Amino acid sequence: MLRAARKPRYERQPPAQRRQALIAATIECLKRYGHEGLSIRTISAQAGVSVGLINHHFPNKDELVASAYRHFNAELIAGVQAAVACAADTPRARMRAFLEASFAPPNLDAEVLAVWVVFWGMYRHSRLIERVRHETYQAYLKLVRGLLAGLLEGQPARPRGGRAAAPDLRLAAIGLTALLDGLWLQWCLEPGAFRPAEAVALCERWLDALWVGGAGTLIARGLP
Amino acid sequence: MLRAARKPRYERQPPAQRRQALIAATIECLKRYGHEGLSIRTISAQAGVSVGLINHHFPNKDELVASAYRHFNAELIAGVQAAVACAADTPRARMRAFLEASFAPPNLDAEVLAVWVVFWGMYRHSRLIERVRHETYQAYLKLVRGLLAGLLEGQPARPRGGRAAAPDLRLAAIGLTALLDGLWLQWCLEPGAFRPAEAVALCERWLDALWVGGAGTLIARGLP
DNA sequence: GATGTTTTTGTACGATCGTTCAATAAGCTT
DNA sequence: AAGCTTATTGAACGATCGTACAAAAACATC
Repeated sequence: MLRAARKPRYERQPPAQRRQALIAATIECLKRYGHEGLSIRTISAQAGVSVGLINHHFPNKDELVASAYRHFNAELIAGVQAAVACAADTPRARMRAFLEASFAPPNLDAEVLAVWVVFWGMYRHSRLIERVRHETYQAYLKLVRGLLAGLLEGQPARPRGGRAAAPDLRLAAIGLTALLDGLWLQWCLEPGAFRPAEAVALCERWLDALWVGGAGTLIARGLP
Repeated sequence: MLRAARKPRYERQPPAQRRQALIAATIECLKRYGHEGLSIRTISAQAGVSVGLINHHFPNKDELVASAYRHFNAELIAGVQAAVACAADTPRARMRAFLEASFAPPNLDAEVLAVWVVFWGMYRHSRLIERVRHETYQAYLKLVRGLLAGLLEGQPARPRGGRAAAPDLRLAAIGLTALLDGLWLQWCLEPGAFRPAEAVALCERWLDALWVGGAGTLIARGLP
């Protein structure tokens, strides 16, 4: 028997690292194949492991997907937060950096939309996914609110136009995220319709308009 | 042999009617079960027919889904268009009717979102679905543009603020649909975050702001 | 009532799904 | 080098998927 240097058939890896690799494979499959890529066999093939391994590191498919959801969101959020941190330390510059990061890769990508769509499609039928969706949404809203709050504080009440009501932070955040998400969604579905810079400009115009009779006056006007 | 009045085991129906029933069953299944409801067996059970019948009226599943997509979109569009037609014949009133119909049932419904999400999840992997998506999107954009155009014509150039640029119709339509879709999506995912009336008000404020340094000036400002 | 057309049924097929589990082997400890 | 732990494999299971197709039956026509 030759003592040839047999190369091992596979490499054992520490659980944390393997889990991370499986999560990455899950996201990659979602990007490429959408909902159809969300199968144990497709994912394990992408990760280069056998079908049985996934259930050794995750109790079931739902938990794997939920982990992928969390990781995917965390990475995107971290990306825009890094962009914000690099910006000049004025509320305006920070907001602009946030907007520009939102309308640039890796965020602005049809493949990213494909991933989100699959996650959205699951939230009503899996309590675990719904919880993750809620958590990530709150984190996102908090980020937007923080940027908006900075803008609101920095801007003093306008001396000119009489009693210009200060914009309502809650409604302003809702409107900005809506405009942001709507533009992002629209661009991913129909990339030719407008340029990312136009989306940023639309958002900034919307922010400017906050003080010209701010969104806060909505409430005071007496809604039903 | 008794000549008892045997009731027939099933009723034959004209193809057009049966097709319609199958489409309705498809949409109902999507509302209830999301992506998992999109199976031949689930749909045929919902419609009260056998599994084989679907392939007698539709060449394959994709065609059934595409037909359901078209029907679903046509019904929603028709709903808001009817609301617009009932409004007073001023651009402002028509736009308001459109917004209010957009933020009210049957449009504003988490089940409706569930249906859309499934359709969105398929557009990248089925050319047929992608075509339907593109068609329906164009129809929607045309509707929004028509309402916006009416608003733009009616409003003369503002005499006060110097050379107030007329808003750019293309960008305005993009922004309005984005704000609309974004708010709609946000409400469906988190119904407690704000009231439909607040969404309508946010859209109207956005429209007002068009003339206070309109979106058209974006281009003139020299974007990259 | 017999005949013909075509809607409808229900079984069958091959493929794929998520999960289980006994067997295997990699790599650290002794 | 032997032993131990456990990451990893891969076959197997039952369920469900979309589609095909021959048989059945409803209904119009003669």
